[in-house]
Amino acid sequence: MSTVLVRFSEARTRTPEETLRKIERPPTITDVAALAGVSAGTASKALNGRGALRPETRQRVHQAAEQLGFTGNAAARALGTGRTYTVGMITTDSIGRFSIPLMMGAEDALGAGRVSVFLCDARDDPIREQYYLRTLLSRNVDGLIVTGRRTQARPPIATSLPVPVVYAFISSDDPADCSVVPDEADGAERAIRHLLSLGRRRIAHVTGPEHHHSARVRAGTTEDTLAGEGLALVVPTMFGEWSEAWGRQAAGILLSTATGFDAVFCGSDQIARGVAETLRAAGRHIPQDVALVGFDNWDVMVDGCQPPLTSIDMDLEGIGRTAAEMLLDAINGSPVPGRHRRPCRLVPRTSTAVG
Amino acid sequence: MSTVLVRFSEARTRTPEETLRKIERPPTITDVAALAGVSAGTASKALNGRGALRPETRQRVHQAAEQLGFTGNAAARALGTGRTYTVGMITTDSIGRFSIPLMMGAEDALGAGRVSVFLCDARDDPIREQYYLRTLLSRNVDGLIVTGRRTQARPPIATSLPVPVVYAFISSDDPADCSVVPDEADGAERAIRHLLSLGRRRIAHVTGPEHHHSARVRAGTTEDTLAGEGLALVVPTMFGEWSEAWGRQAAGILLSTATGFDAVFCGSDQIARGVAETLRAAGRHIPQDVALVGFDNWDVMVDGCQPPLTSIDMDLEGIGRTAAEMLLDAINGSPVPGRHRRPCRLVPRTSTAVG
DNA sequence: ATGAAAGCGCTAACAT
DNA sequence: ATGTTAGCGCTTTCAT
Repeated sequence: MSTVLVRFSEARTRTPEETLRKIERPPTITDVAALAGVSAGTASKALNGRGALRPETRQRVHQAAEQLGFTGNAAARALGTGRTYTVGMITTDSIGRFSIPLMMGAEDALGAGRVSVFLCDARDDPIREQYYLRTLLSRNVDGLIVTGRRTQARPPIATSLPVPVVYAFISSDDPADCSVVPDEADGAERAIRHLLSLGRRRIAHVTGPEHHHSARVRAGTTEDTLAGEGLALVVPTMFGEWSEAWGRQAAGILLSTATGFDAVFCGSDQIARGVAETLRAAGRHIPQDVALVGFDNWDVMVDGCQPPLTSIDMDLEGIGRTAAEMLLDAINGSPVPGRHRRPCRLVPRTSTAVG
Repeated sequence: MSTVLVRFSEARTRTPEETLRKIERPPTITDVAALAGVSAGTASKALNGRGALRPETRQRVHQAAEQLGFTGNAAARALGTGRTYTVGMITTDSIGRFSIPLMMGAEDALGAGRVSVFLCDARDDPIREQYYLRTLLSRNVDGLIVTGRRTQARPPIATSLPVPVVYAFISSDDPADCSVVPDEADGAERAIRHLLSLGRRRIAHVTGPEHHHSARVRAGTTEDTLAGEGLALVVPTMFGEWSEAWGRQAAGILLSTATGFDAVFCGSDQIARGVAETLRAAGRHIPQDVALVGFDNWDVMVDGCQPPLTSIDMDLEGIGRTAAEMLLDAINGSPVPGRHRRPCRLVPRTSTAVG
């Protein structure tokens, strides 16, 4: 009889020796309850601030938990409540320059909400994407953030998911989905208005491939904004690639063209840097002869450029943070569907400094 | 009576209508078992390839699982088995250029092992680090990967953890801990031997801050390797910062020094790029007059550089992958303690092209 | 070869 | 105000 009792007790709590070797078995709420001299249910209430407990009891339980270094078993909690305090973040493209600040922003907002993030890199592979999606769902994530490199709308990652999804930077082509994207048109407009405010009127635009959504949007707005002032680009938008090499090449073309120009707005900082290099080599002074504005505000590029480059910042970290906050809202029952455009910011540097 | 029976059945399986709305409740193993006409225990064995089952039964269960899109509840599995098939990845510094390939490599190896990754960015803040550590432990991760930007050894993230830890890129200063690090000395030696093989004998070395571990290691090996050939740097190692600006400045100093030089080994690609720019502006031809080698093999820098830059690649992705594999080994009971140095690779480009 | 039952740690109804 | 109990979904003995 007494043997049976001892056995039972061992199964519910643990001996002091066992408690010391907490490496072997982390403390459970039953251990905490035993130490505080209450039941497991009461301990749970105390720890979660629920139920009606004597303050003194609550205190005692917290103390016991502290003493034991109790953190709770997430799996057990999840199993009971159905909530895991976990979200999945899928980068459809590889983790890269754009994904990082997005992820950092999201991770920041989620971490503050005591939510952990599963990281998945789908490498632009639909198979991997679906694999990760299933994995995340079987892990009962409370929600999903989908990010990627291209701003172009993409098909939804799935239809009728059991959890909310927010797209960050990229957007779903279903307008009912929640997407947080940079307002690239706003960015382009800011760049042009900035150049106009400096008195520049003979502006060129060098950007990425015409088939690229961002390049088209930025170019379109550039032309429209100028047209709104009764102006036009000195030469039609120069589409090419997102590289310094193209920037150099484009600047060469501009220089050899008879048309004069006093400013270049570039679709990326890399392009701008290439342009700067070639212009300087040709003896043009920046910003005196030619003012230069880039896009992305990528630190190594804007700082490495000579002179330091004025650029458009899409606030990727803010987009990631906003997306995460919207996801938390959706998880808590207040979804904010639709595509949310966030304004850009112009960061002035020497390449457009007056004088 | 019959009512009671129906209720019971509803609680265990579900009606066809419910099964269709799998958005509301994902299929459980009980559903699968019911559909296959077996018990939950049998279904579990079939799905996990355990126990002694008739092949036909196994087949039937798998089919049912397939049909229902059964993925299993990770929390429930974890609660029972104690294994979560998750690991935590903590970047001690912010997620940045170095962390990305490390994380990608690790994520790649872990994903292949059906293990999911919790991402944590501790932002160089010990408080955050400990917070994340506790969070991860309460989530019962099976192991931890600790990464960071600096290669210098750091104190262990904790003593006597209940799960294995592998340090990637950074290393623990406890030699018993498992760390996977780049062999920076190897990298520096490769750079110097490459320059020597081109017949260069008047070599300069421009690098980052002297207090920085990587800068010191690379400089030390540079000098030792030359000394081994009876040579010395044309001027003492030039310590500065990890920036293009310092590269430009250092090149200026080199040019104004009476001493001639026919090669520069730089501690980073950014520095090398700055050096290249100033040398070219001064009319020195690369590689004819001066051969140039960088460090990091950072795509945007080596490609943007004129001419394209020969560089040392630390294979960060490989380090991340190796670290993850070692962690999986440790989780499976075969730890490989100690600091593991991985060789670097020289990637030749135009900046050291012969002729 | 298969089923029944216990239990992982926690929370939430329900008792007291 | 606190204790008791019943599950959450799965795995794993132990019966049969």
